Amino acid sequence: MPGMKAPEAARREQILNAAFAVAAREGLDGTTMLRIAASAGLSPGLVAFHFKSKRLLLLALLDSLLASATVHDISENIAQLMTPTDRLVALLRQEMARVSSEPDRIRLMFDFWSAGIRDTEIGDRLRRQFDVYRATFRPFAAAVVDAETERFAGVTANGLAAVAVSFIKGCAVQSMIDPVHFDISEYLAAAEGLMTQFATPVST
Amino acid sequence: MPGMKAPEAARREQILNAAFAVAAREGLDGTTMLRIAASAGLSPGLVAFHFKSKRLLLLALLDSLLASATVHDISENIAQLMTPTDRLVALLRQEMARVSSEPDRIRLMFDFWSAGIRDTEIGDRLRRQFDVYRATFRPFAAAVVDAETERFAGVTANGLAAVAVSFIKGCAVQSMIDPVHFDISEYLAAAEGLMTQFATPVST
DNA sequence: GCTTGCATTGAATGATCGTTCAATGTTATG
DNA sequence: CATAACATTGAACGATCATTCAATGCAAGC
Repeated sequence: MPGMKAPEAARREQILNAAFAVAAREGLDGTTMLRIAASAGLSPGLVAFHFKSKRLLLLALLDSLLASATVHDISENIAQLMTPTDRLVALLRQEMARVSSEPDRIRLMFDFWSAGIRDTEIGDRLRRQFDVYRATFRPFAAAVVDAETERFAGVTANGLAAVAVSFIKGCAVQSMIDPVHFDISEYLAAAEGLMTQFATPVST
Repeated sequence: MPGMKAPEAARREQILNAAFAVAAREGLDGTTMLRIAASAGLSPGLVAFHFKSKRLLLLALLDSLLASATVHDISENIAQLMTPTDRLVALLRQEMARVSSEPDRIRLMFDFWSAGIRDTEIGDRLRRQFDVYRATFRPFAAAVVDAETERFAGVTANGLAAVAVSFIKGCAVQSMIDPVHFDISEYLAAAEGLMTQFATPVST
């Protein structure tokens, strides 16, 4: 039964939601126009009508994925921590927790990482988001470096931020492929040990 | 012209080489039986004849990829370094250099990581290799932890090894997607700063 | 109520893929 | 040389895909 109109934006969002559902279930290359249409309860032709092509649909899906992934507000309890190192470690903890709490989203992001290697437009978007993500870490890293100039003599804020981001991404890889052996607390304890100066000899 | 026989093993290797070439050029889901056959200069039927199915061919490709990636012998100049920390840092440097010196191989590995999320057999092989890889880091991490028990009070050898591996994998992600912004020396300086106790106050 | 604009449908199209298989040529065995 | 075993070919098949499009129905303007 043709007809049954819906406002443009709502239809697009409905289709994108269906696309995400399919992509989460079947992976990115199992995400076909036919399956998306079936998942949305629409005809294949309509999906192609609202997004001009499959390619544009996937780019829109990536955009919506990145838009909801980049925000990751720094909660105020992090900002209130005392030392710069504590704040950076807390940020690491938050991001690791996020990575393992949204497996569907991260899995899909992973597929896009892989696709971004050969697809220029996907790669461009990912590079932009990588920059933004690292920029979020930068002030935290800078505070750490500034606080302990001796210990981090040859370390730049950019370098430390890059290391932190690489660590998070590595955790994402690990938690996606081998979630069973991915022990957040052990990872964090080791990372914290690397960041923290001398384990408090204050002791009991 | 049918006929023109070749020994079984050589044919399989020839086909696998062609498959790698195609996969490096087109990505994993652009790797089709037809393209592999064309790249090898063989008929499509023959490719299916030697590997029973595309799936088995790709699994064989993954095996050959992992076999040549796991070895990564620890060069003797690493073993001869003085402090445990120096050795671990040197190992990190070697692996980072390897990651960015074999982009084709790493890119393909990346595709398999992505595929391994949904494909059980691929995932199993990757998990096994992850274990092996982390195990290579373990003795180095253990030596570091043992050497400075105070500083790494709450840190286990496993945890430190896992952090090192995650860092490497994160570097792989970064170097694949954004090779331009991937500055090995800056990364390494920051990582070394994290590992090294107190920048030498010996000074000049 | 009629008409115009457009969202929607579902089938058709052409391309590509993995797999199969009868025919064909090669090598080894006797 | 004759024959058996088998590697190899290339075409064919069925499935699936993205895309297109004429037909259809809905809603708004008049």
